[in-house]
Amino acid sequence: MWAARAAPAGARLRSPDRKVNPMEELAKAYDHRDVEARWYARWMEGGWFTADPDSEKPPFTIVIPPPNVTGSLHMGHALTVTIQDILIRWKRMAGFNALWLPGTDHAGIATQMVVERQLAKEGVSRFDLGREKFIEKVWEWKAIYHARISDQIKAMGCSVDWTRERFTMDEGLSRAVREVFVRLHEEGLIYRADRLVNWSPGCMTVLSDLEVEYEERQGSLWHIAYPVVGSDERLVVATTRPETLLGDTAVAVHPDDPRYQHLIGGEIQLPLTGRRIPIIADGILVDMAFGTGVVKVTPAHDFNDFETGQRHGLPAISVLDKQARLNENAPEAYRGLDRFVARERIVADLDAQGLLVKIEPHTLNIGLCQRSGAVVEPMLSPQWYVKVEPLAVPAAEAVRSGRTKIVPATWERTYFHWMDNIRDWCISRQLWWGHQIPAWHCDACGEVTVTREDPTACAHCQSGAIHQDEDVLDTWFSSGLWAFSTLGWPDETKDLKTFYPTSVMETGFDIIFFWVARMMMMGIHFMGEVPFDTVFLHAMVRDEKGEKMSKTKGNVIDPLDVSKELGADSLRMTLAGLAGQGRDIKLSMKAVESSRAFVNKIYNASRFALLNLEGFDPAAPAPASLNRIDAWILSRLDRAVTRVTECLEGFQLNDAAQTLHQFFWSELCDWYIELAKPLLYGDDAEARDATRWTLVRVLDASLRLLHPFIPFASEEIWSRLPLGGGRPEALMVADFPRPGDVPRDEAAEAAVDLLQAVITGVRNIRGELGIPPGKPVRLVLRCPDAETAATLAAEELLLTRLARLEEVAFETGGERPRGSAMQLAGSVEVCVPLAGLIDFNEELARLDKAIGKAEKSRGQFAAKLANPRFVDNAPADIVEAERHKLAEADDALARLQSSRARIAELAAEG
RNA sequence: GGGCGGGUAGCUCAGCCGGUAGAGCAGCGGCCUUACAUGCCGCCGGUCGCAGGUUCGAAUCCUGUCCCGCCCA
Repeated sequence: MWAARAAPAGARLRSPDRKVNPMEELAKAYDHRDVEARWYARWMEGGWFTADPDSEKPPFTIVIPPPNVTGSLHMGHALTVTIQDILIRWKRMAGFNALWLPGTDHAGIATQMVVERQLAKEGVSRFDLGREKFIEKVWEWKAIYHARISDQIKAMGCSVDWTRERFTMDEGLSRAVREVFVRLHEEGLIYRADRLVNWSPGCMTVLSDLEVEYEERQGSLWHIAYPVVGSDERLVVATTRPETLLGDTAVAVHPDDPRYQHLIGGEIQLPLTGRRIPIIADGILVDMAFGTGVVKVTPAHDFNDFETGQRHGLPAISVLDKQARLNENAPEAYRGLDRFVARERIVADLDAQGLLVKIEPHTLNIGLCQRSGAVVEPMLSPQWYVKVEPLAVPAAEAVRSGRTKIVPATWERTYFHWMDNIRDWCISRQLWWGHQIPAWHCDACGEVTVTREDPTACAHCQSGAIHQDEDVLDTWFSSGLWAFSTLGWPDETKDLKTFYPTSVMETGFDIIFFWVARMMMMGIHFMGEVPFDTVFLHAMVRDEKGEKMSKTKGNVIDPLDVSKELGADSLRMTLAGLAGQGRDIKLSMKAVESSRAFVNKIYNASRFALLNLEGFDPAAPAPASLNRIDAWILSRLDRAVTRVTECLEGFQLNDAAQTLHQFFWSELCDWYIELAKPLLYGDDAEARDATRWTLVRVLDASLRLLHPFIPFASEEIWSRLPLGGGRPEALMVADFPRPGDVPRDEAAEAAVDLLQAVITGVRNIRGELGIPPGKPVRLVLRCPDAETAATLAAEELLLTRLARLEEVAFETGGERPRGSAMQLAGSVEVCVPLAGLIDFNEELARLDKAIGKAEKSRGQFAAKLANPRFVDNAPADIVEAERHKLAEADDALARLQSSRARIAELAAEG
């Protein structure tokens, strides 16, 4: 039994086993306020969050998805840390060397933007401060929010190993970033190229493909006439971006389009510019059916046009600057104008010249900057790239072969689709906050030097005139290393050896590409092994209406507020209960309140126990024999332990939470404690002691099971349980219950099932007939056989108390008592004589309802069995089961009908 | 255009390797029963989006279709 395992060798008795003192005042309701901070401090003091690289235990590792230091944690973070803490605490209790490594992310663009915004309020721009001063400001910001995030993580009860905390811009992690950059560069997987990129005029930096979000918007399709040189003809192009006309370097038609055959190879006069550009034929760019079948080609401002330009050797003329204003390549009249202002001006000018043919409404997908919301501008610029395909192939293979499992598996398809269609990753950003790119440009020869140590001279021409690349790396470049850089890489540390590959990567599905995929690629490439055994992806937390929480909508629920008000445990239990495997989680305060009620229930059940344990000796041996009720609850406990364990193994935290709720509330509180009361209050000392023993065991095990979910309350309550001298120092380091710790007892389960059915039957009769709960009734149980009668008779005391009886008789034959209400408990007739209690007509109505139900189900079985194809084709055991059900239904119906007939007679007599 | 998820009781969801539809909350009725009114007891409530198909049997498998949402192009 686990009671023996509860005393590991060397465990000191740190928390004194309180003498059970019934006089000790226990508040009527659980109050989390004075509990949570105290226990967190105690856990820290115990050093129990700290993993030991020398431990003999099997490792279980989770690295936290590092929250951005932009601000405080939201509900999504609360969900993440709840799930992870449940897994970690469970594994720690189950005998693993559990490491949960915390940390934060510098979040380049996001953090730089919030700090810039803050400075803007003071009327200062980052350029006013200069790079160095500005970065100092960001570090100040980081310090504030890092502290806030740490407090929030503590408030949630997270058992993270603070001794191993990391930040993506730590010295160690920066060294990892540098090593990776240099190595990939040496391997030819990092290169620099001048291409069309996604430029965010809002953030003044280039973005990767992933950082662009598309949104459908209403726009227009402008039809513009381009005069053909040496002819009266005009070619009408349809465009969504008339302002880029100034950068057109060709007009394209489809090579097979009969309308324009004669013009291919000719030229048009580009309006407003005085330039002449060729008319080309391109079957890839042009869709004959769309618009006019003529397309303007602007290689410097459109991705498709860029490729067309490459195919035809067209020049690329950029007409926009970094703030998306018209530049010196545009005619003077438009220079300096914002792109959207210029658009209006150009359209007006074309109209004035009679070149605007028409304007059609048109919906288009527009690319927006994830951070600033600015419309992304395709822009020609030199940037650094990672050649991803060689990294992606093994990363996809690792999941295909099952070395890394994705849970829920449905996300595998998404992962494969992205990996199999991957494009090179633009990793440079025109920011100041981040890892500056370790590349030095030579002013003399123009070559680039990339080295592990800062160079003093160009590696190509030895010139000393070199300067470091101004740009920094994409934040995800450093987060992509998180699974191993946090463990000490590139050094071959003990931590790395012990804890890599990590066990579970738990995060939101929204960053599967940004982060999970990149960690897979980097982990496999640099460690030679997958970074995690399992990727566990959770849903997005939304408000109760299913809307995304956002500050502007004002529907944000702050986890810190909730945990302060209702307790971190309540929030955790709620989130765990909602952590199903769907896409959305709708969180409401009502749900958290009901979790609080659950926590309070646990507290009160324990309080009940404590108030009834006067003189209980925790060191007393287990009772020689258990009564049926005790055997039953232990058996049910074992089922709960088994189920919870299965659910946790399968990452079904919601099912685990539900099982706990169901077991604790519906079985332990609603039945066991109620059944135990007569024994605890009774005169039979032996029975009383056995029940006390069982009550303490079951509570102990329940709290262990519950601990990963509600660490604070479980720890607090458990600390008050009288468990004897060998108890572990704290619940968090106690053993997690194991299936088989306590015996199954199917006979006891069957007996208690019957007992419950009988009690429920009496209650049902009371409720439906309006017999007051306080009014004791007589009960006659008509049993099918002597054994059943004996089983029930053995529990006469419990039956009498729970059903509130004044008298009970157990019969195996004879007549049903005259004028009694009847309800079936299996094959037992639960009869309550009604003489003087109520009008028979009420019982008549009640029986009619029951008969109706019985007939309906009898009908279903009968119809099934009347179908020869069912009887012939269905498996024999199924047919047999149906026959049995039909027989039972027939029996029940007959009893109900005969009961009805008797009552009807009596009702008629009045 | 491609892919994915969801549509089950008033609400939130479970059930979906086929065999009389479940839970919590809400609602209704009754209880201050010596742990808990953040509670206890009882009850009411569903043509499982729609249409076909497979099968003795479909919420569950297949096809089509309609809504809602997400991702990718």
